[in-house]
Amino acid sequence: MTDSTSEASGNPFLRKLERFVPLSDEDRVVLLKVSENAQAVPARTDLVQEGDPPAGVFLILEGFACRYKLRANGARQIMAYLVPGDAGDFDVALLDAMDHSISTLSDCTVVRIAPETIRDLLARPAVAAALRKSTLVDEATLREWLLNVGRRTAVERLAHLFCELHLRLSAVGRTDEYRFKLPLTQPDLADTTGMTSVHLNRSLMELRRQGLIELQQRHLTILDLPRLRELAEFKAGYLHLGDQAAA
Amino acid sequence: MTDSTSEASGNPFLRKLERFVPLSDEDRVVLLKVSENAQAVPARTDLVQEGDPPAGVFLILEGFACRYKLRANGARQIMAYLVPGDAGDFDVALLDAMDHSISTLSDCTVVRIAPETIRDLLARPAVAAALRKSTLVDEATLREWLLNVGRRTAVERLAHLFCELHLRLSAVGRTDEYRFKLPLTQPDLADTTGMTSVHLNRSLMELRRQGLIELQQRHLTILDLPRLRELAEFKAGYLHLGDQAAA
DNA sequence: CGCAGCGTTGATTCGGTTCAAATAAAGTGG
DNA sequence: CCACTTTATTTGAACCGAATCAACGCTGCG
Repeated sequence: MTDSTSEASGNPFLRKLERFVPLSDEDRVVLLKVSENAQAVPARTDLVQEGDPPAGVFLILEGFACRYKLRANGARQIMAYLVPGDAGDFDVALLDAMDHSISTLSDCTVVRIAPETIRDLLARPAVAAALRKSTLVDEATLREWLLNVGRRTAVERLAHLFCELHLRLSAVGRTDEYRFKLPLTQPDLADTTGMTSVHLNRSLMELRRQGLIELQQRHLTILDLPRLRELAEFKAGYLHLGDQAAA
Repeated sequence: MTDSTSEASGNPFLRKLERFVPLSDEDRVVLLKVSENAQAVPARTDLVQEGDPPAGVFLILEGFACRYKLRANGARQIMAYLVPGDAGDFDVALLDAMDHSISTLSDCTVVRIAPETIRDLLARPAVAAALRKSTLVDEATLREWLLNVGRRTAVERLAHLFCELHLRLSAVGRTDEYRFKLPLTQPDLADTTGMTSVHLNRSLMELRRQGLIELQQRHLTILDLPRLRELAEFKAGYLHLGDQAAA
């Protein structure tokens, strides 16, 4: 068995929850155990489909997944990213049917958490509190995305999204300073920010032209974080990561 | 004391929660009691401001309130409506600071629910389940709004919003068939749907021209619900009101 | 009464979409 | 491993939905 401390610090789920609420050693053990039955899922695979009855919940350990909806005309709106440490809502069993789909965007490592396991986790007060806080942050993020799409220009939206991802991925140890893996296509980014992929491409070009970012080989490098944040009018409060997040 | 049955059926909070989860008589009594210290609040008054530490939660008994954020340039995005029966999130005390503001849009009757009362309510399993389900529906609604702003045209957005409000207000007995009070200004609607008030006005005109709605004296009448829903591509599932909602 | 905000309309501008095409990259099957 | 197919990236040109700027009447209210 590997050293449990290093195992713990590499586990994005534990890392995320621990940031929200202090956990006991026992809580940690239980949470680590959840990640044991991980499975690989290729990119562009639905984990959950709109209309399905909820059955457990998916936790992402590696890669990017998303919540999305499709219109009859084929238009897609991505409504959330699930990055390592993120999971579906643990109370989802209260509903009769899923109102949206969840799909991988890149190759992913995921765990399906069974309803019994969910009950066990929610029986632990600290874990339950951390999961509820996590739900509140998901909702706050959704609100920020609505502001993004409703009241920011295309370039600002993209800049804001990159600032958010940089922080979220940092929080789970998935960044190398200002650089991180961004395994998304331009159509994916376009469906996230509510534009066409053509216009997304031009907005991306504009950020590059301004010397704010670099994006190649599915890796994003933020070249000037302060200016990128200023452009996006990015305020990190909604992620509720604490003060260290501002840095 | 008035007949408690008629009192109960007129209470939008009880009515909403009861639709989600069956409640015991005792649950009902406790929930009704919450609405006792109602207060009148004039239109355009902040109930909660971004940055505030959370202190209890507001429940709307009458009128329209909203969650919103402002940009530095003054642009406002409304991210949710709170209609009778709606309240802030009951777990909000887990956060250190509010990440958005809540304001009345019309004159309202509201109750501030104190943290102790929240604890009492959450101690009742059925009530707690209903409140959590309500949170899930709020989140689903937010996703639908994001789809609305990201992937629908101006006229479709407006149509969709009206379809949603019609159902939500019906669910708490605030409609008269196809007619209901809509005490919002055009700038309010514009800040909801991510457009300017000028363009909102023209979109409204278009819906009127097509004979789909009538809006005057702060009352909306839906003249042709099937066609309005078709135009908006409205599917009620995300509100999780059950099958009767389709009707 | 006078002012501020709302509702409406017109003219103009602009951000973003659409259509199109060419290249590059990433699967897929033999 | 290559040929084939599909999908992503990039660029150009034309077009359109929505924003902007402006003006005017109206309503509500201090």
